[in-house]
Amino acid sequence: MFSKSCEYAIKVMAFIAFRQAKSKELIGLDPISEAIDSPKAFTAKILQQLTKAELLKSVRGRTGGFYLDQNREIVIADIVRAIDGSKILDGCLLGFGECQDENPCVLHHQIKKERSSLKNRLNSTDIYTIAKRVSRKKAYFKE
Amino acid sequence: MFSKSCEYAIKVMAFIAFRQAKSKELIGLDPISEAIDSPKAFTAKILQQLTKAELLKSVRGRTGGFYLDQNREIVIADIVRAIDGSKILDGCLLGFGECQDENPCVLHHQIKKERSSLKNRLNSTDIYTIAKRVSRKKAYFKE
DNA sequence: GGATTTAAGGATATTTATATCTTTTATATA
DNA sequence: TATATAAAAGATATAAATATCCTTAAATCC
Repeated sequence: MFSKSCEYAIKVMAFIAFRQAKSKELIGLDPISEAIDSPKAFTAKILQQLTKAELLKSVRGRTGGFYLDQNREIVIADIVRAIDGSKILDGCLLGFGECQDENPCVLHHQIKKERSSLKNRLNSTDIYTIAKRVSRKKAYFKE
Repeated sequence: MFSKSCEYAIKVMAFIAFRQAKSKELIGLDPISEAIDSPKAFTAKILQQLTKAELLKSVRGRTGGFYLDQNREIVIADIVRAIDGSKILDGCLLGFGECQDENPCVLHHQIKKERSSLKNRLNSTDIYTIAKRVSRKKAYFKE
């Protein structure tokens, strides 16, 4: 459903939120990719994308690393949109450019409700909530 | 969400169901790819996959073509499983091999209900129902 | 200022998905 | 039986996603 990049991105963001709840120190690439079990160089690229999309802040140089602007609420849908684009949430399942209630593809009406619930859920699930669940050992970043 | 192959496959199956409701004649590759607006050679490969998966029957040679065994109910989920595999419906969103209620990924519980509704819907939407909607001009194969 | 560390940026490699083309096999009909 | 037609099968081409590597820029510490 999501691209591999997007999977990593969600884990990255949730992990930084989790770590930041415990300590205000910046977090570097190494501990991040170790924690979420992702290839380091590739994860670096994803961190770059997230930073460009302003979902994440970064500081270069010694003692540098990544952190979240705590004032901003970030939901899973924000991350998905930044990495995979908005088509994955809003686009037609069968590839129509304009799949509306009039002129719909053969799945449009069948699956409308379910897609909308999914999208709403991703729009309402924020990374701090997830981070708390990890603290309580109710969810994990890797197997 | 679905691969391009799977998008075409869903349209192929729905179109054959639609055509077959009007006439019992076999349907060839050309009218199929024309009707669903898909690349011909690529569509041929997908027809092959669907035939191997026994979702579709084929006859070679002059007057050959494709048809559906009307006795069998086929749902969208069958097509998705045949083309994209079962991971897309049952696998972990974040790539865990075993993402269960215990040891869940950070999205597992958050999105469990919505994924399950989506899956149920795909499991209960059959291609003949879709074909009827097309007949009534309530859905289309191409834009 | 020089050495070290860390993210950013650019180039390249690998794999998978998408797509096309050619040859082979099966069937019908003249 | 020869010819035409249509799907199956195999080979190849192209594009996109995934992944790695190397160099550059920014910040800290000595």
